[in-house]
Amino acid sequence: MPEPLPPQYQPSDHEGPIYQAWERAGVFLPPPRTEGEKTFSILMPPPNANGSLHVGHAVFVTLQDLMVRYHRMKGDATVWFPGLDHAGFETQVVFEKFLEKQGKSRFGMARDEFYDATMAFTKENSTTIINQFRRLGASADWSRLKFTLDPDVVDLVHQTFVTMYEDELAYRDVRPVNWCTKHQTTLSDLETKDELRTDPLYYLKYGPVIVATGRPETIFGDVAVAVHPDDERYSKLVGTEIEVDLGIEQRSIKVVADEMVDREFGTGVVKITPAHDPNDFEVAKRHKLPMDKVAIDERGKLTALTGPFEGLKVEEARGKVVELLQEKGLIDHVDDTYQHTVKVCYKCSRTIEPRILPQWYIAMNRLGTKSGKNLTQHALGAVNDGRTKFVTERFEKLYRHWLDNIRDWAVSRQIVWGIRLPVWYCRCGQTTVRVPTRTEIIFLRHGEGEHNVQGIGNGDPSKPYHLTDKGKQQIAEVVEQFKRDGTTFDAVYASQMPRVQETAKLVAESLDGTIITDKRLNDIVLGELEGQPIEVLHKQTDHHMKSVGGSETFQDVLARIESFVKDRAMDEVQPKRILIITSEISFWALRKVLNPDLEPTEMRTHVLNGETHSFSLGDLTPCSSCGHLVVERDPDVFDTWFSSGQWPVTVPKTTGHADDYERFYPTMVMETGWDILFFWVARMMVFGLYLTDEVPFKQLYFHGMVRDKDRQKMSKSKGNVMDPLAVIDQYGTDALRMALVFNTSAGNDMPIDEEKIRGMRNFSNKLWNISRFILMNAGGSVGTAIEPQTEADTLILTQLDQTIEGATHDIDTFRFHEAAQRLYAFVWDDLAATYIEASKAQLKDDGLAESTKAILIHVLAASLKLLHPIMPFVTETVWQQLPADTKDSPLLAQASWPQATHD
RNA sequence: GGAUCCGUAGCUCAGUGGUAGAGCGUUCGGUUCACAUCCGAAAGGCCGCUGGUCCGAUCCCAGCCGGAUCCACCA
Repeated sequence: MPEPLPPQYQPSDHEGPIYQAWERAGVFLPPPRTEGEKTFSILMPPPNANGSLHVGHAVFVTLQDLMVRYHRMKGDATVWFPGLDHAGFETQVVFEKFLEKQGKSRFGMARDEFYDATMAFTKENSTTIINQFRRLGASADWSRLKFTLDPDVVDLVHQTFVTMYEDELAYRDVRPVNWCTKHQTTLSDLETKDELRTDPLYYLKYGPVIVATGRPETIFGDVAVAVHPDDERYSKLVGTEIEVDLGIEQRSIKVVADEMVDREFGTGVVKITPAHDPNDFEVAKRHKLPMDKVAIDERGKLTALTGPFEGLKVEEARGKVVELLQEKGLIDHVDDTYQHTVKVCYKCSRTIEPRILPQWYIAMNRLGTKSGKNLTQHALGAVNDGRTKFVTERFEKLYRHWLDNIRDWAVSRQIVWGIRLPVWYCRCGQTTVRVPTRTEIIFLRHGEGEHNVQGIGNGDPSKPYHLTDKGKQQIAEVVEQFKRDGTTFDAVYASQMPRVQETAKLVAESLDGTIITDKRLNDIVLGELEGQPIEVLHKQTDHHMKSVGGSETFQDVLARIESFVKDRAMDEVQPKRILIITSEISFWALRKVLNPDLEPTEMRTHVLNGETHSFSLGDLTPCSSCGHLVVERDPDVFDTWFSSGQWPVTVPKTTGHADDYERFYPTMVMETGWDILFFWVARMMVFGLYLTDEVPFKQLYFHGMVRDKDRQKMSKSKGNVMDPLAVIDQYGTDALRMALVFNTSAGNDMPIDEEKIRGMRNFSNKLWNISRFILMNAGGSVGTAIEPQTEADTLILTQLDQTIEGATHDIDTFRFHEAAQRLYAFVWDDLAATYIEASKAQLKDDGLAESTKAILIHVLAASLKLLHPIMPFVTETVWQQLPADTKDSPLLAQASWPQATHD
């Protein structure tokens, strides 16, 4: 007889060990591939790697885990791909706040320094959040975890952009963009929100007319006024130039006629400020007006164009400008009741300043010149013909409506944290878009040579200056260091110089590499100066800046090195790390190639024999037109959704399992919140279809947002957030999961409060005590067949069958809350309240006891199975207590989904 | 200006073309050998309003009222 269970279920005693048991048994890994297998794959919406667990994560983990566990039990080849998102702008905003608290700013940091700091911050958060997901019971295959900044993922993202560029779907254009003056970056249309405001509308005396404006401080950027073509009031002015008083200057500006003007608004005259208003920009474009009058800079401060107002922030300037205009009698009157919406940054709520800037865009509504694909039409088509289905259908309408009205997507961001654009601008005017090489060069200066000891120059490879003993020793030490660090090389390049060849041989012997001799790495040719003391050489040639007696100049060496580097940057098969062994002057040239702005004096840093340095070639590329190496790489990074939008394609291609893509793409279900329908879901459809001609997922399921009990959105500032970990500590993961499933129907927001979770904790305990009763009364090994003998027996078995069928159907049709409610009712009402009560008498009846025991165990086992996808921990814990011969698998997580019997 | 959703028990929400459901709350009663994180019982609803389709509408349709949300370049 097993020990009776304690009278109360203590989740914290069991959850950790149970989860470990699953991981140890490899429960979460998909089975080996078999012929004709039925697969089930889900991609986890990658959580931002910048924060900790919130209840929204708990919702999606619960629902996805439910599906995954269900399909695993049904015997499908199941995999749940987990991931983490670098969440570019979001993370940078979080991290900048963190820096601010330490009195730092990203604008005072070098790009690399800031990037590395953010990476460290992100990595730290990543491990935390993954472990928190484990506590939620997530049965994801963690061995397949991917991060959006993994190099192989980045390669694919770059490749997509290159493909789109060649297809003329990615293009650069100069046009007004949404600019946040705090974060100093462009934002997409989705990253701004509207604020309703009441602001004064100023009616300005403007030469012969009166114009209405809400932004008098932009007056210095005015280049014209516009009226409606049919407006007779102003028809005689159209085409003329008028003299206007701007307070600080007189300006002569054009009067143009344009349909954009609303005759009813204000006076029917609009002043045109192309640099600071998208509409005005369009007008200026149509009428070929100048666009270069910029009154506000990237920090939201007025420029020199505004004379005395230079340096003032927009808000301050507005009042001061109004004062000036007032003094000069230029304000006709002011309307204080003017209501309008203002675009603000969705993160910091500062007013968006439109600016005219070059940015990269994705053309949403154009035919690719190579692919012949139209991004929007494909994304709509796949939904129209049912290749992807929506649960619930209402989101399909929103999806359509959004795509029907979409504009081109600005994808470049002026931030650091993210995937940098693979774009270079050559001085010849050419733009090169190419997947950057990941080749890394390790430079090694040869060991001490005999000429070094003598202090003379040697540039002729036929002269026999060999490595000294000390030189050999230096190289031996370098090799040791490589070995200690586990550094290996895909190729070793060496110049022809004997000391270099000897060095290379020593390295290659120990590291098992092939030496490729390349004379472009040779020392500088000295001509008549061969063998002269170093000081003499430098003096006569002015540090190799001029040629003396047939000697090479530094420029000659530079050209050789540049040519060598260009080949490496173009390598078809891209080695990850190559070693080049050469001499000091090549090192200088290498630095200059990678950083052309270096002055000769900065460039000529001394390098010791046997010293190493590493260089990354990723930031340069050969120009696709003139062939020169280009280092002017676009500093911008991609909108984070540009990479996450490709997630369903990139993940299965980069897990390290060659057939994952073939087996598991398209994924079966995408489960996510409706709040990212446009940001993410629509873009995954766009990219999936563009890249693979297949939909990225066959089913879309949207869950609602979790609200507090007063239907308020949870937010830190309101202080009404629920910490899932605190809930788990107190009530157990299963209670949280059951409460979340129980209270959600697709697409609808769900209010959750502690009462509901407590109720489900009670349910876990109920299940526990049902098990306790059954194990105490029927816990021994039971071999009896299921033979209903009483009405109660028949009833419970019928109810069980109905529950199995119902729950299976509910889950298959994404009605998870109905499954939960059905199971809750079955376990509590049918099993506990009715059958167990009836069984108490039956167990005392010798004629009925054995069959009753068998039925109790049978119903319990089936109930555990049915509840396992929702409440994995308590069910598995009890399962471990069941007699072995009642189980089809030692772990419930690997047991089979029950089938209705139908006698 | 366009679009979408919601209105069902005191609260929060499910649900269905045929006699209305759950959780929590409320009231009353229970120290029985699985569980007081429990057990038993009860009260509580013109399913927003008005029309239409139908043998029949809480459900389908139209309009209205009330609430929420999303999208959109009005100086």
